[in-house]
Amino acid sequence: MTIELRQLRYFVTLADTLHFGRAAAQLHITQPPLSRQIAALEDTLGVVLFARSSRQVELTAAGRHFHAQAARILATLDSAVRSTQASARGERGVLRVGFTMSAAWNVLPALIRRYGDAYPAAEIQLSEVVPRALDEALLSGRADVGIAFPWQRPDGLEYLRVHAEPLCAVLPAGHRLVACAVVAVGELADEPFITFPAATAPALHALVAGCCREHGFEPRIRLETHLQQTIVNLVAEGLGVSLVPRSMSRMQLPGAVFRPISSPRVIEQGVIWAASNANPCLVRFLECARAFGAAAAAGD
Amino acid sequence: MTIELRQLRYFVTLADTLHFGRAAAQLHITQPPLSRQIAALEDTLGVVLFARSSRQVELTAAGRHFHAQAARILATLDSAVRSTQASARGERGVLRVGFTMSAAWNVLPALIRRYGDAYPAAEIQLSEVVPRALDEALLSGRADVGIAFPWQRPDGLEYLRVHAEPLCAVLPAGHRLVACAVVAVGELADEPFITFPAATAPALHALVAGCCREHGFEPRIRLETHLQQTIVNLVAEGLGVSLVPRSMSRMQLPGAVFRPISSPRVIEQGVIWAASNANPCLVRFLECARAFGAAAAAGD
DNA sequence: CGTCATCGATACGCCTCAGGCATCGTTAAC
DNA sequence: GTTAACGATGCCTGAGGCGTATCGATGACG
Repeated sequence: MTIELRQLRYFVTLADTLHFGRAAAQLHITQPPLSRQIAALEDTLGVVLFARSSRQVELTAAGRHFHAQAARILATLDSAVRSTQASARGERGVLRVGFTMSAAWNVLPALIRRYGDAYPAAEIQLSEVVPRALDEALLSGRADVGIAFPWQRPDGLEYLRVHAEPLCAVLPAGHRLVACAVVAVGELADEPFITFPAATAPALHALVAGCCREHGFEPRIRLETHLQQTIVNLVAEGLGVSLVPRSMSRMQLPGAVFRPISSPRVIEQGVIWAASNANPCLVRFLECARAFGAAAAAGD
Repeated sequence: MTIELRQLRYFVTLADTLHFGRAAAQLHITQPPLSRQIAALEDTLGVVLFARSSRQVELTAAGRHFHAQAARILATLDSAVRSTQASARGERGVLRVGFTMSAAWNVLPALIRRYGDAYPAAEIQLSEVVPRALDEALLSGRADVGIAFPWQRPDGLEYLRVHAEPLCAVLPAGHRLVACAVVAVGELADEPFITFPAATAPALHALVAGCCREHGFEPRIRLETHLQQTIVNLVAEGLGVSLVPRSMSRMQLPGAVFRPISSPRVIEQGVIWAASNANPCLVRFLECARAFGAAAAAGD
């Protein structure tokens, strides 16, 4: 004979009321099956849990001990059910977010904060990945969602635009073009460029290069670095010029001046995920991302 | 529909093997009922726990969460069963021991240590009581067992002798009777006595008085104190003489000399308990007490 | 002191449901 | 294209849980 939860539920109710009739009523059964189930439980345990007379029912010492344990087990099961349901709704669990360093500057902190506030029981695991590793991490299930620039997406990955902003020029403080309120990109043809490496940030690299080509020149690349902040630092040191997302202008760095450019290209960032990913947290996160993208578009 | 332990057991086994056929074999059932029980569990929870294809079974995120909880619940139940059985055997639980100060000098520490070593999972609650309160505490169930001198026992209390020892005389160092190897009790007729108060230690008081009367005199009581150690202290100060249990001579107090007495009365101590007491720890304790008494008698 | 009411245990019949057998549908391997 | 593996489903049987009726013991009350 094995113990069943029914017996624990009956036992706890009886231990609480110490009256077979009332306990049975509380359990919405009649008294005889309660008597039998309690007897069966005692038989299985090999322990007398209640001292019964025809006038009074009380717990034995072992019964008191088992009562505490059984009540705890039932409470644990109840909370397990609730938390499992929450887990299935994606309100609890683990969401592994892969982000590329170049894409993390704007979107990541705000989006993660929004999601974390909405689902405090969800655990967020952030890890930096290089862009070309992101696809593989998502498809293999090592990450649930990525934050990146749009790129040649392999089959099975979905993309949702979350943020967009124009490129702008960043110049050393003493540069001749600082005088212009709007910089014509063609004016930068002979300037040494500081850009993102094509290997680790292909989208951004291609965007900058494409912007230059559109204006009739191939950018002369002097330095490459994959950290956007470093690009601005190097420009401030007078080592060259660059085209960077406008939000970088929030860096108030003496020696670096930001200027809008003529016919600016727009750089876009979004979240990317595997269509086959069944992590329920992902659904909730994408809801956040959608709302975040809508709010950002409205605020633009 | 309510969750049953069978479903948890099946679920955990399946989550461990991730194979319906093998899990069913491990559970000594066939595969169809396992499929149905798992489906019923998922239905009750409203949560898909396994991602099944016809080639592969794996846990969902919610399933992993529930697996940890369910395994913990089953383990908790298992340990609850074991500890409840131990509790019923009296190997675990609470034993409330009431002792009288005058009786505690010899028997209590050794007996408690023996019991505590034998049943380390049992909790021992010691409390001092005055002798006349002991009976009531035992009968009302506020204490499980007492250690005391035998006395007029009311109905419903049982007694088991555990220890016995003769009275001996304790004298101030300079006393004329110190020269005698054995003191004749009659010689103490004119000495001032230091005794136990009749109110709190009636048995001991009566024994000493009876011993004196047997030798033809009523003891002249100068001081009363309920602590045996204090009696010896006062004797050492030269305030009088006394008759005390022989084991008190282990007190090596300068100024107090112990001497055997002629035709000594034996003072007896034992354990006392309510026959109606169903605390299983009591049974184990009484076994210890019986063995302790036998060992003491053999060592005598 | 006899009667009655209360309360848990027991007897018996019904019916639900868990388990076994047979089979289906899908998928991957060869 | 065939086959084998595997989980799902349909159907049947039997164990067992529940309800009704009743018993036996024990206080309460007149």
